[in-house]
Amino acid sequence: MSARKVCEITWMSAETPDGIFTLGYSESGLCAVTFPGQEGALGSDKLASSVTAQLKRWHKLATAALTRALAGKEPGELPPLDLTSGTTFQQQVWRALLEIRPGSTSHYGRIARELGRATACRAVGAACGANPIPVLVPCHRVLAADQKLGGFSGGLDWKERLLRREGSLPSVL
DNA sequence: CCCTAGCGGTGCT
DNA sequence: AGCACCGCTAGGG
Repeated sequence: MSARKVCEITWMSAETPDGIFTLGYSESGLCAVTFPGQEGALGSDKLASSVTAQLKRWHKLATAALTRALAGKEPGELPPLDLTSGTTFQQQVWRALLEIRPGSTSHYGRIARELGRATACRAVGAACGANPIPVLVPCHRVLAADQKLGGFSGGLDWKERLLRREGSLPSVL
């Protein structure tokens, strides 16, 4: 019987001015971000002894980037992102989100068109909702076509707060 | 304003 | 294979 590698995630806390976020790392990079108080049922923590130097470096980068992003600024250098938990389509959407700079926004239908899936706006919304790395993968910059907020799995108050800090709150609210 | 039909991807049976 | 979700959209009353 051959060994089977189950995706192992190391969870670490990141203190920011907005509270303590929980960040998850696979062996290939940052793979999860949860808002303060929204940790839900995470896998068991890994012991501190198994935290490698590389992991510490990633976490330092991610924490700094997260803090800048929360302030509405460019995140700067990121650790490698592990988006492989998603389907091909979801990964395409998440990659597209990374192209949206702070201070600008897009909408679900537009992203669908960019991906050559003009009628898949609804699927784009679903993929945004499945984004495992909110804030750093800026799904909050995707609005509905009528400039309304659309949804946000982390809670619409977060979406609104993030957009306001980036100066992107739609006027039609 | 509200309502509806139509849309694509995903996960569970 | 079928089905019920979903962070949607365009069109019409």
